[in-house]
Amino acid sequence: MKSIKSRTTIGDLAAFLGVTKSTVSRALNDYPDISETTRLRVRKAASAMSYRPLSHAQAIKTGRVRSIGLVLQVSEHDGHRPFLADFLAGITQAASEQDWTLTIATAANVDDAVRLLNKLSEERKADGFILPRTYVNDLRIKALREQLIPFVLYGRTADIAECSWFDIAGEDAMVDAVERLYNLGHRRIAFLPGGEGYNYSVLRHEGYKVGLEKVGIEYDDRLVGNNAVNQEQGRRAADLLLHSRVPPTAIICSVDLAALGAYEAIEHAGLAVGKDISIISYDGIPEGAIVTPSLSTFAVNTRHAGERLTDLLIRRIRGEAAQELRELAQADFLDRQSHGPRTRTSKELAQLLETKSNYREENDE
Amino acid sequence: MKSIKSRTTIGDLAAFLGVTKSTVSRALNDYPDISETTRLRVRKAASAMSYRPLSHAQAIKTGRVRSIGLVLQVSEHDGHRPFLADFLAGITQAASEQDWTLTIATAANVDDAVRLLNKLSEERKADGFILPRTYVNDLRIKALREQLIPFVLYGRTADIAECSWFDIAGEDAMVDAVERLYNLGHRRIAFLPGGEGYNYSVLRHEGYKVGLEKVGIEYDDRLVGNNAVNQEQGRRAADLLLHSRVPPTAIICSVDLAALGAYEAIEHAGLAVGKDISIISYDGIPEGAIVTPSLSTFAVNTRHAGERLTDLLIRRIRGEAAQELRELAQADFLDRQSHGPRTRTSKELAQLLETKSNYREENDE
DNA sequence: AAAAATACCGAAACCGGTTTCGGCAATATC
DNA sequence: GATATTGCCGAAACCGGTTTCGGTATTTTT
Repeated sequence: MKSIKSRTTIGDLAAFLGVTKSTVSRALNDYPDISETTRLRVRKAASAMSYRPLSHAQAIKTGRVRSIGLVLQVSEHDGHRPFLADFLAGITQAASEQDWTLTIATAANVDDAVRLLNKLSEERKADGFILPRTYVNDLRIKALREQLIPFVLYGRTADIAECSWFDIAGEDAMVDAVERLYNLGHRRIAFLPGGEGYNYSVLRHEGYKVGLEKVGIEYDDRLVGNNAVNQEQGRRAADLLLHSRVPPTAIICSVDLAALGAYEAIEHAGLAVGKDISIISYDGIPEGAIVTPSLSTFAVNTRHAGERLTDLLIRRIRGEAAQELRELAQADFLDRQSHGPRTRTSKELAQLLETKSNYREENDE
Repeated sequence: MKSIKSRTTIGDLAAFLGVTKSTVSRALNDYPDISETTRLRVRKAASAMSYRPLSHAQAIKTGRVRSIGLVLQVSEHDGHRPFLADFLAGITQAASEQDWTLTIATAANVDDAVRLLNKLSEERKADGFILPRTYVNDLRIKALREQLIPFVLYGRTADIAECSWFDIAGEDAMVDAVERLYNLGHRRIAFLPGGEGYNYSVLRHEGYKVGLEKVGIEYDDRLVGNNAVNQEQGRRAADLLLHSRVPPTAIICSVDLAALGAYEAIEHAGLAVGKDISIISYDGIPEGAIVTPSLSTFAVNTRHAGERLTDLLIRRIRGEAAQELRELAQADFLDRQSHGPRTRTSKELAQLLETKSNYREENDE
């Protein structure tokens, strides 16, 4: 497999045209000191001989490989997995428009991610990185900042100084969710936070609080469930809320998968999602469309996120100031069947649950 | 962003050690003509000064960038999307074990894919490619073969000469499915083919035929539905089968998403999946676990596929013969709730459907 | 018409590695 | 003891581009 076909080099092209390599290079790179006629002549010959410069040969002098890096953490909870294809499509499309490519690696955890980021940038497999799923306190950011490696965050973080980022305003979505439920008559609205340590989780929790304040409901710790990022955790967290003294008539979930878990808890309690208890969630995973009732949720346009992140990163690498490269977008509410008017008060729910629970204790295992 | 921190070059290292660059290079690359003592001395100094060679600087002489390429087609049907994360994890893990990376791009269609494959290999962004989702007649293969670019197929193809590949034996799964259904009493077993033009589709269809032959059922065109690769197509194809003169008591689907569509058709006809009509499918998408009844299907270990493909490709690039680099694995049957003993004959089903259909015509829209 | 500026391109250095070639010293062979 | 071999490493070429520097011919300025 050694003779991958002898490619035409810049030397071949120069020899054919009777000029020097430097002329060819400058002609192809639009240097101002090349006449229009020779520029065209070179261009034509280049495409005729199907010449294309080796990216790594260019990189050795320019220092740029024209590749953006992405390190995915696969072991963590999988809420965003369904979006991966869209995310990659967004990134690669935006990248290829500027003739860049995407280099990806997968890590098992944060330390591994930091290690890979360092390695990839030291070997110069990428000129900069997109950091998905930011933490409140993000070691990856620290590492890249120290090494002066360009990066852009998908999400925000506690210490945002000198960072460029793109994010969806999950906090606004949560405010909206509270208001919608309030307008449907709900007064006891619970909240299931997302993954601990993640910045989005803090923001959505904040949004929940702001929403309550806006509609004039006092924040109540007992209505905030445990962190839940997958179905099992969602089920357990919702179960606890349901069997508290004053159960909620609506639950806002930070993550769709947790909402699907809440479905289980509610159904297992003999109640109906969307009738007895309303649910509004966030993410927009495809499963939300096929479950019954379909899940009311705030959907994220992940492909668009990928596109914007890529554009921001390339501009960052080209030297624009990090402070100028920040964008915030909104999630789209999918108005489906898992939420509706309040049908019962919290007290009625509690009694109903008591009855059903006793019934179950007699007949269950 | 220009001063990405002045890295230590091989020259720095050589100067520090009082040897030449060539000695350093050979020491780090385990050349036999370097004494053990200097090899260790160089190694130690290298890690002390945290020296890491620039991959593109190496590439210029070696001709290898140590990167494998993957061009994804995102516009096509999404059956394999959920697996993408696993697939990438498998590839990148196997790649990083050998100190390689993954470069990916996304294409809108086959022609675009061919264009990207050519471009990526001409710019030498990748040393070889993994081609996912092979077609019976695959233009990508043709192009890469002509250019003598190393590649490995995920799947097989009509003209398999000089190709190395990894695949799951979907045909064996289909044989197994037929036998399982036959043993449960089913005699009219329908089949929904997958995407037209894809090689897996032909193989699974072939397997269906072989299965029928094994249990002694004659192949019947009328039991083969239209190609279906998503929910909507699955619904329509199943609907047609159900309302034929002699409806099947079981349906084998080439693709899970089509099976979910068949669920809709069956339920809409007033029948119960797993009781009135059995379904066995193929893929193992996560939705299959949450639908009711849960989907009996043959699951593919996509992560493992990624690992194997990567290993094969790297060996191919290093010069091993394509014929030696071929592997076939088996899918795992997930024995769930969507199939069971035959409860009705085809005739009974037909009558039942007739009744319900009349009833619906009166009450529906 | 002489001087200065401009347009254009060649020569050569350079980027950071790898690899070939050759030389010297130490060891092995006869 | 002379020669051949081996072990080890330096010198320099090389990979395929980019970029700096400088020079010539032409045009503009005075």
